[in-house]
This record gives sequence, C-alpha cells and structure tokens, in this order.
Amino acid sequence: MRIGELARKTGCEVETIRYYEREGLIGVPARTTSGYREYRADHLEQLHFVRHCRSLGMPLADIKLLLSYKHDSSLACDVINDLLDEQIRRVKQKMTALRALDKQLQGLRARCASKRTAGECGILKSLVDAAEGEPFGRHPVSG
Amino acid sequence: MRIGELARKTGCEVETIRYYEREGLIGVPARTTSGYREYRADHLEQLHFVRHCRSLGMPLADIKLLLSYKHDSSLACDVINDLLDEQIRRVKQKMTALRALDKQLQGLRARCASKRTAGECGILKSLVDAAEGEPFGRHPVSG
DNA sequence: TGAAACCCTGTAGCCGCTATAGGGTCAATA
DNA sequence: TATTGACCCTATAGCGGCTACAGGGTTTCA
Repeated sequence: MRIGELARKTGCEVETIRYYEREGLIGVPARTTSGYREYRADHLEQLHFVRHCRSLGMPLADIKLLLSYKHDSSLACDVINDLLDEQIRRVKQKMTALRALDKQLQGLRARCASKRTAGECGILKSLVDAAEGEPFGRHPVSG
Repeated sequence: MRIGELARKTGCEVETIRYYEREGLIGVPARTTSGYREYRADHLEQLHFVRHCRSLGMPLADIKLLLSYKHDSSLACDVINDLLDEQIRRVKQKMTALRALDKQLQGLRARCASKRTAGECGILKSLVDAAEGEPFGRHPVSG
C-alpha cells in the first residue's frame, strides 16, 4: 500500500510517517520505480505499535528502546518496567502540578465578573500583586 | 543591576531573560559603555510578572496581551477573562487526559512483575496486542 | 599579572510534529 | 489526447519556550 492508505489506516499524518521513518521508528519501505513508498502489513503493525505507545505519552526515544526489546526478546525486561514506572511518575507529577494550577486559576477567575475596564479588573490586579509579593521568586513553571 | 543579579532575584536563567527581551516581554534595558545590560527596579517587577504568569501555565503570547492591558488600563477586561477561561479550559482538558492515561499505565504496569525476559514480559505483550487490536486506530496522542 | 567569574552575540538544538515550496506521477474523465 | 485532481516526492523552516554551545570581551579580586 502507499503512504496515504497507511496514513488513513493508522490515523497518522503522512508527514508524521515520513518523520518516523527518518527517526528510525518504522522500517524503511521498498519503493516503486517512480519512487513511491510501498508498505506491507508489517509496516502497518509497526506503526500501530508506535502510535499506541505515543497515545500512552511515551517519548519516541523510549519507543525506540521498546522496539529493540520487541526484536530481541531474550533481553531482560527490567528496563521495560523501569521505563513504564518512569512514565507513570511523569504523569503523576503532571497531574499534581495541574491540580494546583487549576486551583490557582479558579481563585483568580473569581476576582473579576466582566464588563469592567482593565483598570478595575481584579484578575490583572491580582496577577500584578502576586508577582510583586514574591521577593525571591522561584517560579516553578509547570510545563 | 546586571543580568546575573536579575536572574538570581527572579529564579530565571540569564539566557531566558535575554530571550524574553528579544520576544518583547520585558523592556529593553540601558547599556554600560562596555555593552552590559543595566536593569532597574521596574525591570525586576516586569520579569516577576512574566514569571508569575508563566507559573500559571500561560503562553507567552497571552502574557504579552496581559502586558498591553497593564499598560493601557482603560481597555475592557473581557479579554482578560476570556484569556483566563481559555487557560482554565486547557488545564481541565489536560487533567482529564492524564487521568485516563494514568489508568492505562497502571493497568499495563500490573502485567509484569520483573526479572523476566522481554519474551515473557506482559507489558510488551500487552502493548503489541493493544496495537494490533486497533484495526482502524485513531490514536489520540495526549500531549 | 593572572585567573575566575561574569558579560556579550550568534547560532543550533531540544521534542514531536506540522506546513510550506516546488516539483513529479497516476487514474479518470472530456 | 489533454487535462484535471488526487496523490506522491524531497528539502527546509516553523512551532513554544527555552537551553546550550562557541568564541569572544570585561570586571573583580588576590
């Protein structure tokens, strides 16, 4: 099949597939005489695997590792466990940060009804005050 | 004060301050004869404001908007409310996605104890199976 | 006098795509 | 047969928000 069909079958953009190929995440396909990529069933399978891992938020580097374990299944899978634990840790950390963030934003939002000018705006005022009230500001930016 | 001191006072990297200047998020400071940036108290204040907004997860473009409202306080603050509502929406969406992700990861993690080879690894197997079991896979990648 | 700590500009890299520009190919229709 | 339109190709640049060099100059203190 050609790249467009593979894209439709995996819900993945054509450009993304070419990107994955460059990054070594899926096998290099054969080419037609006119230079079109020709994919087979195993490419589809590979791409599904990659997209599934991505849907779990795994970075491409980790997926690459997983792929190597998929190919040589004699290697110990402790690394796979570690990899997943690390991913779980990242997710939990993000959730904690987002919960705190949500609280702050809610509090801020409550300070302004609407239809006022910026001069009266409680939100802007709060932001300015909060910024000023942090003399030795560590501002942990939540990505 | 020089850039290093400003950096220490705001918990912001020197390179980041220069980056903010390029992006128009803080005022352009005066220079000494040797070309060093010389900051005053208002720069400190500005940078605190920017960092505080960043700590609330706001994109730089939004912060730039806020700054313009800070400067011309006669403008309506509906835009500020909208901006904050949008930010709250983004955060809530992320949290929902992360909760679902966490569940999936926990389920996956439970499938492998440790000290096995990749060939027996329940995690890897589950990943492969899950990927295969999605024939028309939309794989919504959670950023 | 010399070394460490600071500052400068400019550029490239990070991640995971996405979006162009500028072309070539293929299948169906007029 | 000519022409549309959908598809494909490469190469390169951009996104956000920094971060990290390289390759220099300056200040400060011993």
